Amino acid sequence: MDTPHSSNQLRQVREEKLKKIRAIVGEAYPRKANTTHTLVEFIHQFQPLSELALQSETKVISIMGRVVSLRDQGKTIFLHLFEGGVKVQTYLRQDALTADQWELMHLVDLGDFISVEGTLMRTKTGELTLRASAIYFLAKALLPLPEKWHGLQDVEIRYRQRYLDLISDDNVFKIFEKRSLLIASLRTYMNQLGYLEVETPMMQAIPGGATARPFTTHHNALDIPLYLRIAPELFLKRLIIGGFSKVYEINRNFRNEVLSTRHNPEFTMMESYAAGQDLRDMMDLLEGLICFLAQEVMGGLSLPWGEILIDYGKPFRRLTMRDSLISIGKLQDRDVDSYDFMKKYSTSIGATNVDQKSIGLLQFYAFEHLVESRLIQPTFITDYPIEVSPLTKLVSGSTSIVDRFELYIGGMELSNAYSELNDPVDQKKRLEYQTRERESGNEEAMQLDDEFLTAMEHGMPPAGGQGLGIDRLIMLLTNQISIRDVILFPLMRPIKSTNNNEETI
RNA sequence: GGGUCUGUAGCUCAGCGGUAGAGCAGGAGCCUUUUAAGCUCUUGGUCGUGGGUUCGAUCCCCACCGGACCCA
Repeated sequence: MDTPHSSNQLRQVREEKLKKIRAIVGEAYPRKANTTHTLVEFIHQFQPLSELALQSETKVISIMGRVVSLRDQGKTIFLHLFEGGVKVQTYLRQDALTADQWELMHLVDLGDFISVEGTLMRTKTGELTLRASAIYFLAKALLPLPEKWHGLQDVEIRYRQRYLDLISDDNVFKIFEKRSLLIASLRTYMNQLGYLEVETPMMQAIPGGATARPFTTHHNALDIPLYLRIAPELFLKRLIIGGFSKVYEINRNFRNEVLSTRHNPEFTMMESYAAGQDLRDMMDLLEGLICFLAQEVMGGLSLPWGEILIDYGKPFRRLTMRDSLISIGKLQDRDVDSYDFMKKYSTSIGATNVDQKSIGLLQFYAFEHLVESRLIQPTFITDYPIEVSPLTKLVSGSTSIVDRFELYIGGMELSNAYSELNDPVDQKKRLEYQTRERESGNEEAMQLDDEFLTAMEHGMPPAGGQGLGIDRLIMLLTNQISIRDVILFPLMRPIKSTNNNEETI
């Protein structure tokens, strides 16, 4: 990156100060800060205390943090330390510090780390404050912080240099704290239901379990191509075959598709399988889980999503895909079942090769076009066409509709669940159909995985399975419209190096 | 891939045919309860990149490179 001249000037000033700091204290980047409290602990412990109680606290308190504001009044200085998403004010008086410490203090810039030792007080305005009896220098920042009042507005820098975003925006900090709490609570919930957390391969020789384009990589010693997984499904099922009754995995999946406010190429999914269960049990699981997270972590079942409120109370609405075309898509009852009408309609919304597609597939296209974005309140959509569901049991009595649901909230697909197909002969047929699809140019169709089929042939119990998009769930619960605001480091195009000509050759 | 918007000081933003301005940050001072502290003075810019139009371009036109949002 270019370093403009004036930026260099700012840096040079700080480097000069660094030299002077070294002259006073020797080590400008000491090994350790001796603190008695983190800032969060400090606030938690002392904020509730009265002025009198604060004054009678005789122990010396020591805290550290990044200096994020500094008000120099001559013989006194007020500054705020930042750490853990909170700020604590400290009050420094020349007459309470050594001459060296006072001089040191004047070499401190916004962004530097210091620790402050002292006693407790409240200011005239009542703010809990540490009155310094000593200060220690911990680390110099050579680059300045973003502007203190408007904060960091450049979205690109917010994502590329998230640390600056976290320093300058309390809300951003809180969202990522919530994300962590939500995931911890999710684990608690699943564990209490008797699910075991497992880890299955992220690098797979045949990427299966979903319809999506994979990322490719290469293993040098084996000299084979490997793919970053698009789903853990086929491995989790092997564990059900191996005798685990309930398993879940929460980790990243990778799909080589476009970036948008709802898509990041690597995203976190919680996928779970339970032996002996079916689709209805998966509905119960998700309703219970999402309801629990909303209530326990976010503090209520009715949470804002933009201008509206989403009600996470049980039960969620349930609709077949066909019925949703009528009640939400506003198609006529008789048209939905008319092959001719659906062919015409699908063509009008951009579908191709409609003559080769079943009415179920055409309904699926219409659903994606007409209904998906309008499913704002939590809704289970059921009854999907077999062609797009190669791993799902048929609805009993049907030859074309499978026992699958997708959960929609806020117009986004949150989860996908099946009564898992466990008939190995049927499974083989379905994957062979996918192979033909693939050969005719559908890059997203699934590949045949013989080792998975062999596992199925050893016998798999009936099972319910589901995958829940964690990033999107966090978006909804924390009311963030862009997935990039709930992923700490969303994928960004790399910055082109200015002195590297290789890319242009 | 298409559309709309956007790129000016370290940060946040004005300016929009006559070679650049504010606030914050930075620098030099004053100030012993401030909190966007205050007051005085002050440094800082190849106005994303490359072409074109023009006597003259940060401004108009074109292309390219980033970024945001919407649509597919």
